[in-house]
Amino acid sequence: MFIYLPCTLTEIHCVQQIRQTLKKETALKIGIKDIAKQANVSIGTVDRVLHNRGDVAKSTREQVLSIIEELGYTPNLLAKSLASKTKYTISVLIPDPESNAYWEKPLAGIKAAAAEIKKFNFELQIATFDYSNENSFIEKANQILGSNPSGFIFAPVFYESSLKVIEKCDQLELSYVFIDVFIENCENLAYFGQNSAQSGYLAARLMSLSISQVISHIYIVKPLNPSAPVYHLNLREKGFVSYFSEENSDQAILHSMDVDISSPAALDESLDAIFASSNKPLGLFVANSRVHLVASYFEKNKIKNVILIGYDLLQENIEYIEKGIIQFLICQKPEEQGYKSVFALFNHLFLKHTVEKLNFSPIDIIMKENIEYYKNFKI
Amino acid sequence: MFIYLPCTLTEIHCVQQIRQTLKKETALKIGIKDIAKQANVSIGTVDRVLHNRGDVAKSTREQVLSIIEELGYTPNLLAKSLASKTKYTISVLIPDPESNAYWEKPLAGIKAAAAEIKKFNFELQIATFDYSNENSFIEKANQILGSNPSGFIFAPVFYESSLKVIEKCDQLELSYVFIDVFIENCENLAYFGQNSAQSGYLAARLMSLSISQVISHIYIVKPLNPSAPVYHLNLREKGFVSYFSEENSDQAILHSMDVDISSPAALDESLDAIFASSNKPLGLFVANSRVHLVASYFEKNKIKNVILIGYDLLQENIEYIEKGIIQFLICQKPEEQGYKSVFALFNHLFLKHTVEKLNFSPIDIIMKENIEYYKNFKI
DNA sequence: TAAAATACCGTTAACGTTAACGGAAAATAT
DNA sequence: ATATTTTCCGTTAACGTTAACGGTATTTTA
Repeated sequence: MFIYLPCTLTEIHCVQQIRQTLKKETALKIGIKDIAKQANVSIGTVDRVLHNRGDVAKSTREQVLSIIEELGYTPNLLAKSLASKTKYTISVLIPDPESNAYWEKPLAGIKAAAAEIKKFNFELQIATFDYSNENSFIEKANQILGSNPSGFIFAPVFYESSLKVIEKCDQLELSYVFIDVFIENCENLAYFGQNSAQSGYLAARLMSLSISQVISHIYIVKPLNPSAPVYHLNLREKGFVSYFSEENSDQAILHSMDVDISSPAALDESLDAIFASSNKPLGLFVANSRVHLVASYFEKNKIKNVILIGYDLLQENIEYIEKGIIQFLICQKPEEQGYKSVFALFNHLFLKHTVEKLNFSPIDIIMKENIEYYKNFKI
Repeated sequence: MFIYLPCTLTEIHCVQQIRQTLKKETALKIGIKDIAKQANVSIGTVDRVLHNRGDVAKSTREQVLSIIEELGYTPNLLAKSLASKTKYTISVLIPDPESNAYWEKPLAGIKAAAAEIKKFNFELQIATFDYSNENSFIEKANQILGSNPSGFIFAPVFYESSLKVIEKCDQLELSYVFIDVFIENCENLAYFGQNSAQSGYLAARLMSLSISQVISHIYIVKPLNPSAPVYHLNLREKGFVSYFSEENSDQAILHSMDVDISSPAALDESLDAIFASSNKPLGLFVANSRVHLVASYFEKNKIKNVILIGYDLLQENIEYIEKGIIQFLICQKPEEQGYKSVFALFNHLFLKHTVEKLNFSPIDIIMKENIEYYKNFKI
């Protein structure tokens, strides 16, 4: 997907030149042999200057370099991988999908990317940690750092521990990519994730569109596990709130509500309280993928005509969208985030391309009418 | 993107077996040599059975085949492409992007895919035709069919002519892929495009959400070039209409309107007529990418509070979304359609994988709040 | 000034596959 | 019986690159 072998105009022109000068009909693509011949050296020397392996006189080095430039040489990656003995290992450290279903998606993307670059001598090493256990993160990270990988993809959900990991990476000159969570002022190769505040803002816009009454009570629900880190939740809430303070401030009265989902009954109680109050909600914004828990409550209690907006294409959420209980899901291509994280390292380590540092996923709006085409992950 | 080289458990197991039996430490991956050794034949024979090149006794053939099966041999695609002398040519025939800006997008995807598979000896041959000139389509198609390509991607926008092209393809046993437009009951390898009716249905849902008054006049605008084929337009209209007949039939009064955009003044006149009438519109659904023409009218005439929904991420449309004049754009990943069309042929011709025949793109909903992340095409 | 070290460069065997070439054995024809 | 096919298979030179190995000159050291 990201492997470009551009054939520039210059290149084409030079191929034609070479064809004429060398009088060889087979010289369709410039190879290491062509530049060796042109420079009056052997392919060994060319390879030495290409890889800075030393043992070549400054003058010949420059000569070869200029011919490489002139002919617009690009290496044949197939031959390169075939002949090369260097192996690349990409280590991955993300929350365990068993305990947090969301992470199945980035993982799927990571694996898909890995399958593609396997033929270029790239190998994956996947480790997971417990989302509600900072020590497991530290432990696994240390294991990985000790194994001397070529590149490292991780979700820096624990701030302090992550800083230490980052410091170690910098020391080891190990390229690392942040996924999902972003930490500022780092030497990370890239970040792939979402713009949480903006997605909250968008959710608010959709909410605003969907509620018709002039003044409505809208609840922001934040389902969380007390021992797990909160990162996107607050940003999403912030974005949601900022919409209504900027755009339609007289339309909505906002209420924010934390719900501990480690105990099953807690959610029910909280929601009971809301629906029993005099401030009856016309809209609920659930700031993460646990929106299906709220939807389940809606179904059980036959609540209708309340707009429900949440996050992510989990199987449970898909079902509630199709039933019409959830109106909108915001989804930010988690598979793609994983996929692209791997390719960022591939581009950097193998192709020596520069990679974009900050990469936000599109904010997909999913509703009953278009969910069909988002259900199945296909890169 | 679609190149999978799965390493099954069986495969891993067998590698370990081979390691033990052959006592070779280097036997990490089963190659043609390994199966030659195991079958007591030469690599030439193995290659002959692998490619059905004949000249091999039935008994040895079966022997080799069973060992291939047993060891779970998968060819090394890099070495294959390096050594192979067979070149693949994929011909493409689509409307000229110069006359129809939409087609820049599929073309971009096609080129991106081509760049990726260039290293596997795949070459692209791109031809375009005039959207309002059926003969140009026929002419170019015949040229392509005469050039004996390995695969053919085209937009069958002219029905009758396309049928003839398809017949010719079937005769030549040439694999062909439909892009954008679908013709039923064909032997096409695949189709990549959009579900037009569903996108219209979705647009109607968005319209319904956005208009607040109980009874509203809504206009369906179909900007078209009289000499050019109409395909998606009517389906989108159909979907749009069907929503309001199914879901909120008492909310909207629908009006349909064809506009000839070959003369610049025609649109103005038609819109003037609408806005001067007693049935003032509260929503306009423009069924193709020319929605920017309507938006321009809105801007010029300072029309506010009328919901405008259209199609596709053309630069002009992007600007009107950002200005808040267009509320929604429906977009169906045209780049991806082009990209995937090429890869369908790659999968079929090179990898010998089976490919899905019917492929609809997701229906992306784009509004001011999320357009930022859809602007730039990145596969 | 001879010996040792260094700087520089060419040669070559891989990597896994393709496909042309040729040759031995078996089958058929004369 | 020999001559001629036919069947079947092994050998080998590519494909473009990597990287180890070894070999000249040239410079440095003793």
